[in-house]
This record gives sequence, C-alpha cells and structure tokens, in this order.
Amino acid sequence: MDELIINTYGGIFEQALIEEIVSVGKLVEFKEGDVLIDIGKYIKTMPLLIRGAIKIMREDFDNGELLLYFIEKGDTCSMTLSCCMGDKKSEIRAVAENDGLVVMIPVGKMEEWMGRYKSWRAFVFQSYDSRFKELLSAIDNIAFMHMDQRLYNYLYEKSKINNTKVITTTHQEIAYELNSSRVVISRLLKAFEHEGKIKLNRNNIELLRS
Amino acid sequence: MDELIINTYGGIFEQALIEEIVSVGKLVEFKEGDVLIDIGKYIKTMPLLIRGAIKIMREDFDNGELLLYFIEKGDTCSMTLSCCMGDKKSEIRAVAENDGLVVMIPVGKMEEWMGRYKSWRAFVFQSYDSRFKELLSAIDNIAFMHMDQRLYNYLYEKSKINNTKVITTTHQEIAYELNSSRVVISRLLKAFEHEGKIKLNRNNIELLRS
DNA sequence: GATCTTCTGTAACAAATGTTACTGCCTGTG
DNA sequence: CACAGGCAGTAACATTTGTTACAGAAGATC
Repeated sequence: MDELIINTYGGIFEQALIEEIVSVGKLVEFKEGDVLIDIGKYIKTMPLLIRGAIKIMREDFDNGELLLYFIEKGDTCSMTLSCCMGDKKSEIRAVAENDGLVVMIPVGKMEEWMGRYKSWRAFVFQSYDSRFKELLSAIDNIAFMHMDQRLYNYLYEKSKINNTKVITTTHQEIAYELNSSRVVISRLLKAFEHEGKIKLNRNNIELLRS
Repeated sequence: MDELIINTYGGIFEQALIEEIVSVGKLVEFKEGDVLIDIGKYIKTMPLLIRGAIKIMREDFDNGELLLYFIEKGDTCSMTLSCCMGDKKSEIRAVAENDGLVVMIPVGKMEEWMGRYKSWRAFVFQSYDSRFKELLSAIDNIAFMHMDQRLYNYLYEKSKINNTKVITTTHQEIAYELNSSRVVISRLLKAFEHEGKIKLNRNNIELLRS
C-alpha cells in the first residue's frame, strides 16, 4: 500500500501525513460502471483516487442525466468533501469510468488534518479550485456551445481519460451523458465521419485527427 | 462601522474575529451596475457583503454572457476566495445588482484567520458549499429546462433579490443575462402575460401571482 | 443455421430557439 | 412641439434539437 500512496501523493503531502494516510486509509478497488457515490446519499468516508478515472454526473428530477467532468489519479472530489464536512447529502453521482483504486479516509481525520497539515489544507483548496473550474467549464459547454461541439469535446475527453483513440461505447450511452437523444448523436457522429474526423464502428468510435 | 458588521456577521463570527474585521476591513460602497470583479483580473482584497446584492456572471469567449447566481447580505463569493488564496485570475464577473456596501479584507488576513478562527473556517467552507450548490442549480437550469421555465425562474429570483414585485429592466437586458435573444424573451413574456402571470409595461415587468 | 436482441442509419416530422426585418410607441431633449 | 433614440410587438423564416418510426446489420444464443 505504501508505495502506491507515495507514488501518487508523495509529491504533494508531507511525510507525516503520508504515514497517517497509510495507517488510517483503506484501499478499495472498483470496477467500471460501479456507482461510488449516489445522489441523496450521505458520505462518511472520503476517497482519494490512486488509479483509474471517475465520472461525475448530475441528474434531473425525473429523467435526464448529464456528465459534469472526470476525476483522475491524484484528485479527489471536493463536492464529496463538502458533503463530509457539512454532513450533507450528495448532490452528484460518481461512477467509475474504468477499473481503479481509491484510498478511503474517515471523515473525522480530514477535519483533524485541516488543522495539522499545511499540505492537506493546500490540497483541499486546490481541489475546490479545480472543481470550480470544471463546473464552470461544464457550464460553458452547455450554455455557449452547440451539440456538435459538445459532442466533439466529449469524444476528446473520453479519449484522453482512457488514453486511447478508440472509444468503446454506444450512441445511446453518449446521448445519456450529454442529456440528448440517440438519434441526434447518431446524426452528428455521421457528419463527423463524413468530415473525416472519426470512423464509426459497431460499439466503438475511432478518433482520426486528434 | 462596528454595528454594521456586528449586525451582519455577529451571529456567525466569534467576538475576537469581529474585532479584527473591524480593525483591518475597509468599508466600500458600490452603486448598481458597478463591476466589482472582472474576468481575468487578479484580486487582492476579498469582499464581505453587508448590504445590497451582487450578480455573478460568466462570459463566453467572444460574446455571450450568462447570469450564474446572486450573492446577498452575509455572503461572500468563494470563487473570489479561490482567486485570492491561489493568486489566480478571476473566472467570473461580479456586478452590483443594486446599491450596497462591502467590507474589504486583505488577502493576507484571510489565510491567517483560517488557522486561528474556527468560525472563519466554517464560514469559508459553508461559503464554498453554497457556491457549489448554486453552480449546480445554474447547470440544472440550462441543461434540463426550457427557456420559458428559465425565464420564469429568473423573474422570480430578481423579484426576491430586489424585494419587489416590479422588475425594472428591459427585454434586451434579460436576454443578455439568460444568453438568449431579445425577440425570444419578448415572445415568452407576452405568453406569460396572456396566461395572467405577469403584466408588461415599458421598462418594467410586474409579477402577478408569485 | 434460425432466431433474437442490440446497435446503427435514415426519413419525416414537431418543437424550441435564434435571426432579420419592420412597425409603432414612449420618452427625453432641444 | 418636433424629433431622435431606445423599447416592445409581431411576422416570417432559418436552424438546431428532439421524437417517432422503421429497416437493416452485427453479434449472441440456441
């Protein structure tokens, strides 16, 4: 366990904090598709991501869903942080984008560390900051851009997060994550293909020009 | 100055902190329409709102604009907070919704207080938390709702913030804040009027049923 | 191989939103 | 009062997005 944490967080946290994390943290593996946090749930442990990627989703009151952003190695979700500290319900859903690994930290420790470790404070604030940026970026996407651009950004992000040019998913799945409909996505993807940007296959999409 | 601050923040901050605020804070009045913070600017002092309301806007790369949420008495903008702590450029614009008053706190103090005052820490986190909620709510609006519903919410919010049933503004102004166009807003407002929800006059809109 | 399910392509249409253009009205200013 | 400028109403049309329906292709199952 030690090497894993040192590997990911060694550059960020001071030695004493790393040791604390090793001693109180619990490693948990997850698989693609696992729902790590759901809307309306209370969270009692906070995850620090070591391997894999997690997607953060927002849900409409009755049906719609929307991908907000991804979280990668070395990150945490400050919204979860908010929940923990304030003992509030989660506003978002976190779903594993692929297989991965987290260290779970009990809530109590987090607050304690806020007072004791400067590097933890910095981490928490920097985490808040990047989450704000990502939310704003999500807002820019849906407020200022058309579906074709949003779709293209989506493909690009997926490709980056999974570190591959071949995105394995269905049009329906994309439609869910962009809160659109399958037919619209198929239509736009077809247009991209005609423009030579992608190649469409069954159950996967190949990015040509990145 | 003392009574003003005690009046607004007395219930939240401990006595010693109030005294510090009184001694280092600088009162600044602002007028409706004043741009308090602009996108791309660095912020060296952080405002605590005492009177009035501030609207937080996001801007598109070339033209579009979008109202994100309002800030009221007793609040601060945690995005500003992010900027201050991290010495980063502002991602948002803050414009006075009406005349008001803030206490400006130098950045240095804020960080110092984080370590010294529990009530300040709580305030900062609670502020982050409510800003997240407001951003999510903004996302819900633009992602899941149609323009008519967004417009109605907008009118409702404006009415609440300014504490009046008569909203003094132009259709063009509303169009800017919702990132839509004047004609669309006029059309929808007319429909609301026909439904008996509002009464349209020149330069103002009267809410009938709240 | 026959059958079933899932995925994709496409057409035809509906609804929402944006754009352009023109009109008349109100109001402040000279 | 005349007039200019900003504001609101409306029509006609374009574009984007969503919906319904159906057909064929790919893959899975038996």
